[in-house]
Amino acid sequence: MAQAGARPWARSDAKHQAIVRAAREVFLSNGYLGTNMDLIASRSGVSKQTVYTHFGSKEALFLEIVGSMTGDAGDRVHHERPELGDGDDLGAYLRAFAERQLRIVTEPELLQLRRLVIGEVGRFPELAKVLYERGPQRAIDEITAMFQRLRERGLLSCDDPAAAAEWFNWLVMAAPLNRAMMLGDAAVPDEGDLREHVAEAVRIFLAAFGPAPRS
Amino acid sequence: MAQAGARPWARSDAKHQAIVRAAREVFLSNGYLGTNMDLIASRSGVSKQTVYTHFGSKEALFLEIVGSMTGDAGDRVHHERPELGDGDDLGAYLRAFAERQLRIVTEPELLQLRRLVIGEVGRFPELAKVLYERGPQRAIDEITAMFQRLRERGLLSCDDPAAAAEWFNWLVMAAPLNRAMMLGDAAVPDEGDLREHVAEAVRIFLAAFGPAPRS
DNA sequence: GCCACACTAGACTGTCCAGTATGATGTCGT
DNA sequence: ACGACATCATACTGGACAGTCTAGTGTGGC
Repeated sequence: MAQAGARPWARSDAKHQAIVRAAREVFLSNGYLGTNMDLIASRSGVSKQTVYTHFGSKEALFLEIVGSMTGDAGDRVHHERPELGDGDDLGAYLRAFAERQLRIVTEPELLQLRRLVIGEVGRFPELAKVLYERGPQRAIDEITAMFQRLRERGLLSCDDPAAAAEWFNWLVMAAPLNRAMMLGDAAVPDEGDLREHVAEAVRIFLAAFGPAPRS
Repeated sequence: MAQAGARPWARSDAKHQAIVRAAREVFLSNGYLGTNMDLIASRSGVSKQTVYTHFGSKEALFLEIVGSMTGDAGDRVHHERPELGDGDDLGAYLRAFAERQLRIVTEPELLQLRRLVIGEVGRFPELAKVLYERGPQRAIDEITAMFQRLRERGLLSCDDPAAAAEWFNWLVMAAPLNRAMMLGDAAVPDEGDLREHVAEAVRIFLAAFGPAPRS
């Protein structure tokens, strides 16, 4: 988006990062309209003019920040995953996967990003689409690939792995995520609750899609 | 919250309603900070002063609007529900219930209310708590009561009807709701997709909690 | 030594907006 | 007819804030 050709900013990279960090904090806690560029400047220990030299406008800075955060978050979830070994337990494998995803998605910073983007759907619809694609959709795609392999090995009985992946994803995520969206970060389950929740989600999923013939 | 004692506003009730209607529209489409009191005044065909006579401040008006909308929405979902007859099909009964809930929750106005409140969690945390209680929590409580009766009749096998109710609720709601939150109202399933979605949600639920003994 | 450039502090412009003030008009009950 | 009150149009106050401007400082390369 920004003028990518001319950036002989070798020296200024530290300032650039400082602005990004400060903008992240301020936008996340105050929202787009509630954010004040003077505050970002002072929080990053930089003059206001420098902020405007690096990012042309409040809107450009906002888009940059949110865009990069959604990318980073997606990358952190996406990750080398072991294949299910021949003797391994399917339930345990799914639980480990789901616990990892859920732990990342319920990090306070990501929850707040989600709230921010949802609140700005009216003003920045593209942003929310990108967050959906790099968040839930990407997770579902990955689960789909995993389910395809499991199905070939006869460990899952589903006609449509993509649909099964979506059910799995929301079985795991929906309750904690929706509670946290509205009740605040304090409503995020602790490690024990998280494991219980995931275990039950996997049980339900396997009751409907497990290797036994479907009813 | 408002000074409830003195309101000899018989004459002014129409204006009061006009303000409420206009404020609803404007807050829903522009957000709290993006909303301008002059616009509300002109949209309701009322002078700005009158707005301030009826509602003391922007914040008070906002709280009133959002509070009343969450109440109304809850009431519309809560509703006389037939008991399951002795010869009736459990799946069909659950599907009818779920379709009704999902149709209401995915109305554009309610989706937008949800986005608004989520975006303002930082500024108005109480509002979001109230919306959660009168929305998802109230639905879950109702489903819990229903499941208790079903369990007594041997039609459901679950140790904890409240937990089962939460799973049921999110099986039905999660995918459409989360897609709609970020992808916009156009992503809401049409009537055909909605029925398919609900049918599959109920199938999954009954595979895990149906009358057959649990695995 | 000098140019180019990243940066700084702070003043300034223009605009938007919540909330108030003013002074007049209509309408009800008595 | 009169007083109480809801309402009106409009102007105003005070503060916030995006974005620009100015004038100057430090620092690297040549």
